[in-house]
Amino acid sequence: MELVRIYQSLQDLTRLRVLHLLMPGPLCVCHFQTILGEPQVKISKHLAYLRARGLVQCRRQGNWVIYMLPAKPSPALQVNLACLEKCVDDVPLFMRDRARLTKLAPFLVARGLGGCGPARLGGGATGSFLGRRRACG
Amino acid sequence: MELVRIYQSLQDLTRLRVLHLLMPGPLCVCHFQTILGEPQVKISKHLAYLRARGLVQCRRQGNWVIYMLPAKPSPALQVNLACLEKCVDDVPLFMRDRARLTKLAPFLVARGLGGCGPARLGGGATGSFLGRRRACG
DNA sequence: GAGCTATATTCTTGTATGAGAATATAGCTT
DNA sequence: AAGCTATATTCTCATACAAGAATATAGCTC
Repeated sequence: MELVRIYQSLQDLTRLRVLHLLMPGPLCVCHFQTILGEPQVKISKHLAYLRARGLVQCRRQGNWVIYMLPAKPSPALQVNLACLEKCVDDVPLFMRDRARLTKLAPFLVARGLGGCGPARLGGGATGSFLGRRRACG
Repeated sequence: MELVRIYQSLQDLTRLRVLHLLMPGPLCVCHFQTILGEPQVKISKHLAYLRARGLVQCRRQGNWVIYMLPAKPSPALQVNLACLEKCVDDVPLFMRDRARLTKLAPFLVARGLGGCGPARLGGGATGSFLGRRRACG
């Protein structure tokens, strides 16, 4: 049952944050680490979990791996992602994640991740907090 | 985080079926057993799980225990239940559950569970398959 | 209160998963 | 090829469940 697989994938906070960050567009692993502030293993394993269940896809780009939502999400997934976004709309933690995503805008563009709509808009900070922990390119 | 609790509750097929059956109105434990065709322990434990997490409430009525969705579900729960109903709308198993629920109509009315809208409508069978396994009153 | 019905809880076992440490791998750079 | 960066996998430990058997409890009926 696909629905069960979806709900299983949504039952972990880190994975919810990951999916939420993917809604505006693709993102590479190092960005997740930076934005979520979680250790590499944790991020990587949750991404693997989501990938194994078809909630995300990924492509390699040089040294980085870019994760994204499926090109054609199933109806159930689509509905549930929309639902997630609605539910999370006013939750501080998720808002903060998105804010941090926005700050990454310049970096995303520089890396050919222009697909990140919102990220491209946030003209603000020059990614000051990025690169503190990881070079990522 | 409430959302995580909700998704945890939704990650099991039996619980999904239970919640789906509760959408039209309250239902007592023996009805779940009849409709889902699952053993008593299993039903009881999943109901307890849902109750512990606030997804359902219950009230005792004589020998029976009636379960229902919360009177005032949180926004997140409301949205997710709506989402569940939408996702499940064309899944055979869930349709069958609802069909069986409809067949229970006469019994539900007889037990003061008139709150079950759809159940009251299904003027069809006289609950023939009910009572085969359990008297329930 | 004895017996019955409906439901809940306890106990046990097996499996999934989450986290972190350590290690492996892929692909770049020189 | 050597070294580096980014990411993935493996190993280990602890916890959360899921399921079923057995047992307990609540409330009815007589």
